[in-house]
Amino acid sequence: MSGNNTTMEKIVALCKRRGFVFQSSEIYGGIGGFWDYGPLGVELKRNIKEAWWRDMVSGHDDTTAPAGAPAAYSMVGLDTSIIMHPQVWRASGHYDLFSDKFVDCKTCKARFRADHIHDSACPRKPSKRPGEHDDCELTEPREFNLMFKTFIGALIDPNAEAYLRPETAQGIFVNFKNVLSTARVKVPFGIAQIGKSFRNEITPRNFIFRSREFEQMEIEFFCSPEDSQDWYSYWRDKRVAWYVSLGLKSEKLQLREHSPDERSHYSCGTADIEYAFPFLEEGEFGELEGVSHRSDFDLRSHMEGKLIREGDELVVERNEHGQPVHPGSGKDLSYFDDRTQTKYIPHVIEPSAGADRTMLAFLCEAYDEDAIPDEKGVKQERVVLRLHPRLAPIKVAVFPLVKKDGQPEFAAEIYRDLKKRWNVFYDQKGSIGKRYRRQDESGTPFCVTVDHQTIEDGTVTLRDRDTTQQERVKASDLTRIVEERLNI
RNA sequence: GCGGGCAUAGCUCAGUGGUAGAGCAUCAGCUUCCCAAGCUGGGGGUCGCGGGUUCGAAUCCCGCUGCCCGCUCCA
Repeated sequence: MSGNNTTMEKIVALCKRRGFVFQSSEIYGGIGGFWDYGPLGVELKRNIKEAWWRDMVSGHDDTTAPAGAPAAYSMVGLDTSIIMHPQVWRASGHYDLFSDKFVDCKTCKARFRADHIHDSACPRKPSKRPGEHDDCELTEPREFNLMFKTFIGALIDPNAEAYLRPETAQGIFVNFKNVLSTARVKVPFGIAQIGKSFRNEITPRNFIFRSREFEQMEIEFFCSPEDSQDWYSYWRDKRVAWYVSLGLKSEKLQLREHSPDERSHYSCGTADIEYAFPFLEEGEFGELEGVSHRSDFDLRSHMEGKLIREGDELVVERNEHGQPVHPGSGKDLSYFDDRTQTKYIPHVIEPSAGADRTMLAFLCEAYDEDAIPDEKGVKQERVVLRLHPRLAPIKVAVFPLVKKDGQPEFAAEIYRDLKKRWNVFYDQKGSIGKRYRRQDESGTPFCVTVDHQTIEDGTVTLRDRDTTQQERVKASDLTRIVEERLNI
């Protein structure tokens, strides 16, 4: 349903106008790559996260295999700390991967990795290396670190360096044994987590699509190596279906399987769930979620140390003395399977979603402009957010048609009654048409209006956001009717 | 990080060296009308931030920050 003329400017303007998203620290001039969620935005984002948690974790049936699943499985949750032991990031590979030294050439504006400068070519004279041409003006090697650095303890001590997590996943892996020994789960099972992550992006851009502080919704699903490919397929399809179920129905949503050479060195299968955001070129898509088959890479890393690929195998990276460059914990994270009487390191399927990106996609998909007739029958343009009822920040708005004859009192009573169940908004300011429009822009599925007839027979009008059609229902039936219509 | 463009009220913008403006939005009152833009009145801006030139700067100059576009980057 989303209009073709949905533009990023319109989305950003709506987000600010209606209080979905503000620039962080705006009164001080703003700070790049950080965003604040306003009164409606926080409700929308919470609804997304709660839908995810409900659908993936708390509402999951451990006792039967869902359609398409190889077997029944358990799901549990975690909420781990943002700052972890620095060794976590060394063993996981993030430390080496996320920090690099770069040299810039001030003349030709090119950038080279400091450790690759000897096999790089000068862009102005490819036969020479950077720095060898007379005009070259190279900077000293400068460190780029995509991980936010901080210090543990009040004293600024280089030995107490720590990092804000660049992903939530590692908190799950390092707790694998804790969960196994306390939650009475057996492989296959999944651990879910929602939380903030931080990356010092070089170029944060495109509104909340790429920011330096963002929120992830991640599942690490542990299974035996034998059926890992089946589980990979299961999660890939299940996650796409989730987006569709909440309204991403258009051709703008796609699943894209990575080619083997595109995958990370540890992965034996990766698919991106992508959305054609308005800021992208025609035919381009932006990642909402990556579903990755990570084999036993993560658990092995935290056992043995940082792994690198050597031929077809992953081996511990060692220094000249044969010691691991970044040692693991040394703890045994393998699993003993009672049924098969075998011991193995579980393989991991990781569906990793960005909550902020998902919210942006839902907003883009829901944004629509149509025309409805005004009091004189002339078509007037209308902006409406056709959000799925589960995601709508406000479920029902209640209005008195006029501010007299007991209508505000009657409406307030309905408001208080519905408020027991849902987030409901009361408004008596401005013309009735204007109040409908405000709710249309906020994505509110239903408006209830108290009018003259209400005082006589206790009926109200119930207006549908998408059709603008009204029907007259008993005020006493509202909770039941709204519950049916919301279907949540 | 590099190059280009932009920055005045919540929004869209006018104002090019001489007391900061309009429309919309918002708020109060009137109107009581079922799909925005009726009437009256009110509030709201150290003109992104800092420095400089000038008797005087939103306006000219320099630096910074933010946003947009293109590179770069995107585990």
